[in-house]
Amino acid sequence: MAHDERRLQVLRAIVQDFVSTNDPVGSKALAERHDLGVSPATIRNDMAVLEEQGYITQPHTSAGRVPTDKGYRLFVDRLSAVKPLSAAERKAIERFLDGAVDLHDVLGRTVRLLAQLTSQVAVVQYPTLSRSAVRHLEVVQLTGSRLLVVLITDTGRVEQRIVDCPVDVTRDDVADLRAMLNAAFTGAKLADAGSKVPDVVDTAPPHLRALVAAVSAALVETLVEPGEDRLLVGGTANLARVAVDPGSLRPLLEALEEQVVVLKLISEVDSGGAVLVRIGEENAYEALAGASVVSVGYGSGDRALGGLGIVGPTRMDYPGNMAAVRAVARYVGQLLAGS
Amino acid sequence: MAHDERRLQVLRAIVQDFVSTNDPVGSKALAERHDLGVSPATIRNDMAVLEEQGYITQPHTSAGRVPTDKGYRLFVDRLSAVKPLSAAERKAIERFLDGAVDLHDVLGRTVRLLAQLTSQVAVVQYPTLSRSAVRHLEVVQLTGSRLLVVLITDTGRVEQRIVDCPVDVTRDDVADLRAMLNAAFTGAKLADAGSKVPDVVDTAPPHLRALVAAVSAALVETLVEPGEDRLLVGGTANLARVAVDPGSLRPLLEALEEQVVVLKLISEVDSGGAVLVRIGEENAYEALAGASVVSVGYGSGDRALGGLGIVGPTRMDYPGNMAAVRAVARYVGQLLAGS
DNA sequence: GGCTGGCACTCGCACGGACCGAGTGCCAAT
DNA sequence: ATTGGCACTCGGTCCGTGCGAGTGCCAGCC
Repeated sequence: MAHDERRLQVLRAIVQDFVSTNDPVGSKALAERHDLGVSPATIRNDMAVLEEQGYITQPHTSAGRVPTDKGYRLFVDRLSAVKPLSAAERKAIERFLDGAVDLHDVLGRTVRLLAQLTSQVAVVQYPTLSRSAVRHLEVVQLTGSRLLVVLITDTGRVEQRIVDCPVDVTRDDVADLRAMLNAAFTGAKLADAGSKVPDVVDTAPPHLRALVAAVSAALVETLVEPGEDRLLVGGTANLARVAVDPGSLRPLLEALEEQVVVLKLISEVDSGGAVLVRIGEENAYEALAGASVVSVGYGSGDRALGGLGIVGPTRMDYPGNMAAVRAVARYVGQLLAGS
Repeated sequence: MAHDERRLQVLRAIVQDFVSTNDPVGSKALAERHDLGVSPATIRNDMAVLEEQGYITQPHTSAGRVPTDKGYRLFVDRLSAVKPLSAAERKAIERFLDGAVDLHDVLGRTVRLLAQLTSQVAVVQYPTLSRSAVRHLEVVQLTGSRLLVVLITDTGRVEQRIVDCPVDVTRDDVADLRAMLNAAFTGAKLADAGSKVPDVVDTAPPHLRALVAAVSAALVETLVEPGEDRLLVGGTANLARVAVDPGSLRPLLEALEEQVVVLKLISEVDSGGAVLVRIGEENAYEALAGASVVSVGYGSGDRALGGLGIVGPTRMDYPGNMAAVRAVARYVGQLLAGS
């Protein structure tokens, strides 16, 4: 029916207007600003249906309509076209990200860039260790029995871990240890590192066995766990721009500091490289009930390294933000592939 | 005169009451809550004098008095006793910081701890590189002409830097380079590293000279600059707790993300180890006009490594926060000395 | 049957006046 | 110098009112 089609146009118009003005939008304003070819009265009928179906709602009786989470969902899924970035924006991304000197710098720039492009809070996950491979291991003796183990991955990430050994070790022991570890682990995917530990310990000369076991264990522990817990957040000042009530941003700020919660959201990315949008209640976290998360995985080639995205109010420019997130992720993926 | 003495008592009482209630404090309430031994009328006279001297002010005619920056300053300098931490708090600090596995972890815990103890925004500067010494240098080849240089300091900090070489290098070259760099720089204070570069380049075999020069230059650059620009921030959610107007926290959040500004404040610490308090306008940064910064240097022994502190509204519990900042700094100093 | 113009109705909100009470400054008394 | 008394100021709150945006419904029209 032609009616359904027009109702969707009405919904799209409501979302667009509400996003840009932040005012509940009424039938008259809609008829004026969009040429839907029908009168306000007709639009009212459509709106009544849309409301009954749960796509829009009115904050109070004598106000206009506001999209619900469900309404935004339909908009994102079926009503919005990908908004390509302008040439200037592409240029800005390139200019901004080139010239980074190391991984930390790349990600730092990424998060600032994303925050600026979208005017939202930006979040970038450090490349997940378990999907990278070992480039090099370094062992440094701090004191007699304390060793610092440094792991360098092929994504340019550097992890460190202090290991307390049961006994004092000599300088030669350290050199041996370094050689053995590198022989065993270099080139291995971190995810497989755990399974190699028994081998390494077995082939070690007896007097080093305890040492190798301790260090390997610490290494595996480092790889598996904190690899997940590093997150860069930027643009929190953008939160203060939209909110009227400071109490409402507190839970959000807390969630962002908590990291765990956000990390879960960001790291659950689609393997196909599609941009994922979670709207309001879909997040299933109390603190994020009024917020939407737009995220995507980044990586080089077919290897996913991590996720990045933005967090903002459900009332956001989805097409624009999705485009920005996707573009930045692509560029970061290329950049990391090149290093 | 006895008057002066009592007037100071009145000021102290005003600060204390205002900090705990957030309401402008009037003469009657003051007389009730503190036994100053005089009547409200007398207190009013004292308040009039204090106001004339610029220590307090009234937001509007029929309201109580509020301390000015100058009033807080006097309070901090002359009217407040250091408030020792409770045994439980000391215990909590210990429990919280022990068990950290690396530098990043130590500082991460520190910032969370400080934010929790003070209910303010906490800030911790990474140990300044130039005051540390080189423990070890590692060179890893990423591609034919790209090298990753990793620097490990005796404070447990790990710095990395990617260097693009003018020409391809061989595996042997990398090994030579590593040996030479370590021979030259290990044990050197980073601040002195720059002056050693010419020596190193001179003693290098001719075919490696360009390479050594490039890497050394990158190294020195890494040491001098980004050593200053790393900052950990935590507890921003505490900001939302106090503010009524979200517009007022925006500049603060921006300043915190900017890092540079806050870093300046935090790193300008007293060499004697005293806690530094900057109140409101004393900060000389627009965004921090309504905020106070409590900071102190931390370090092991006589070596200052960096600064840490808190940022909060001028209306804060100075004695408590100063005590917390000092205690945490001491403990972190000890912890880093031990590693 | 669907669209449209008209119309009565509902509310949220902004505005303005009245009231209240906390707090002050001054003054005369001690 | 301190104190009790007192008139005064003024911000905050509480209502009552009017306004306007927006709606739902209905009868008429294409």
